[in-house]
Amino acid sequence: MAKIKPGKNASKRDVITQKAAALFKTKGFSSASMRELAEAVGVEAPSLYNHIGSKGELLQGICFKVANAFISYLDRAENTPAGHATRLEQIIRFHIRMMLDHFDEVYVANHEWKHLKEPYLSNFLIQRKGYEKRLIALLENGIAAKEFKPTNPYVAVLTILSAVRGLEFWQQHKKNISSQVLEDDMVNHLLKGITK
Amino acid sequence: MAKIKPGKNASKRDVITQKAAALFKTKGFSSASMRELAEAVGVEAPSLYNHIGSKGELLQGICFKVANAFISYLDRAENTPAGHATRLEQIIRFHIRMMLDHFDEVYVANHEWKHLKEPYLSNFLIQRKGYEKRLIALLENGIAAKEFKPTNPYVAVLTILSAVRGLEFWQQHKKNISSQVLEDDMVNHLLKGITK
DNA sequence: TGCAAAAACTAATAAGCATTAGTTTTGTAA
DNA sequence: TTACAAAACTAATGCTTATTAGTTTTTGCA
Repeated sequence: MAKIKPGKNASKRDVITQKAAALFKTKGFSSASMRELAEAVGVEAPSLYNHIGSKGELLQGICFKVANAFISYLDRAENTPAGHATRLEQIIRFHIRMMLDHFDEVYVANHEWKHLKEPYLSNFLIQRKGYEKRLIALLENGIAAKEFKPTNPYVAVLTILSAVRGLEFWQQHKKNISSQVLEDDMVNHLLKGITK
Repeated sequence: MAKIKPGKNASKRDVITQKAAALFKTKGFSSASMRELAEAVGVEAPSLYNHIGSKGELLQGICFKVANAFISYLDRAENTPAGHATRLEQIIRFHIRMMLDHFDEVYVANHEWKHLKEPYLSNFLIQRKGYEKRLIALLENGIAAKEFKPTNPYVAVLTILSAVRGLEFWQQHKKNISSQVLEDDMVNHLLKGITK
């Protein structure tokens, strides 16, 4: 008589979640099957249900863990005594490091959130929107303080977030360039441009 | 006795492809069913096969049409007499307009290519890689000509392509900002930065 | 008006999917 | 060693999928 799920063995559940992130990343949530996930974990598919509730629950766990990480950092950054430009730079650097250090999960949160079921889908989008708005406010304040050029803050935030997100294509070149050069060059590009 | 597929009625086939692009964009290739596509077209699912070969063929059509558009423009841009900075600016503007004017198809090509079947998958990736390499060469030449700062060309190309790609999130704000402001501000940001 | 082809339809096939039920094995603590 | 629970297993359920076969309707031209 199994089928009780204690809070004890967070370990195995975490292994499954990590493997799920890798699988969802390479095959996409819908194309990834529980059979494949089970094989990656080294178990038969039904055995997974001794540790998790459902396939969708795995996606929820991944998406909201990532969302919380970004929001938490922004909370801290907003209460830091620093100029707007400095704060923006710190945030950009955090995004870059998240992309490099937690690639699978961030990728899945960025790409597969649309397969979240309600009410998680709405919740996720609200959180995203809120995050975006706070960044736009930072840009607006920076423009008002004449630390940034008088550009459209929506466009600037979009440009920055998108550029950083694009690090998902970085995998291949990891060998050739150190992540420090990458981080510094991208920050400089986004803040100061590339033309002389 | 139907089931012959002439080259005549390109029209209906194109309608199906366009609806498929919209559907693949919102639901993802794997989650989008032929039943749903048929409903969008106003027909029963099996009837689609009088006009197309398979679901995968639709994806191929979309992905390679987009790839060809970008490659064709780059061919032309490379043979234009202009400085490297000017050429880069033109290319960025073309990317932005493609995102805005052919949103569904570009989105699908950007997100769902991984569901292409071999040999199309390899082919697509080779084309992408080749395109990227030519852009990197443009950056390298611009840096050598001292038109660009001495930055890592890989990082610069990644930043630019990713930023432009991020216009997929633009849909919502379309009303508030003209696409001309968007295009100009983003080009300025990517070329000259935002800090004063 | 009549004929042939194009394109729609219904019905069926075969495969894959997430998940549940019920049973057996494994690991641990008394 | 015994007992109990955690976690594995096999088998089965019910649903959805893309696609094919075979048939009927629609369309356009002579």
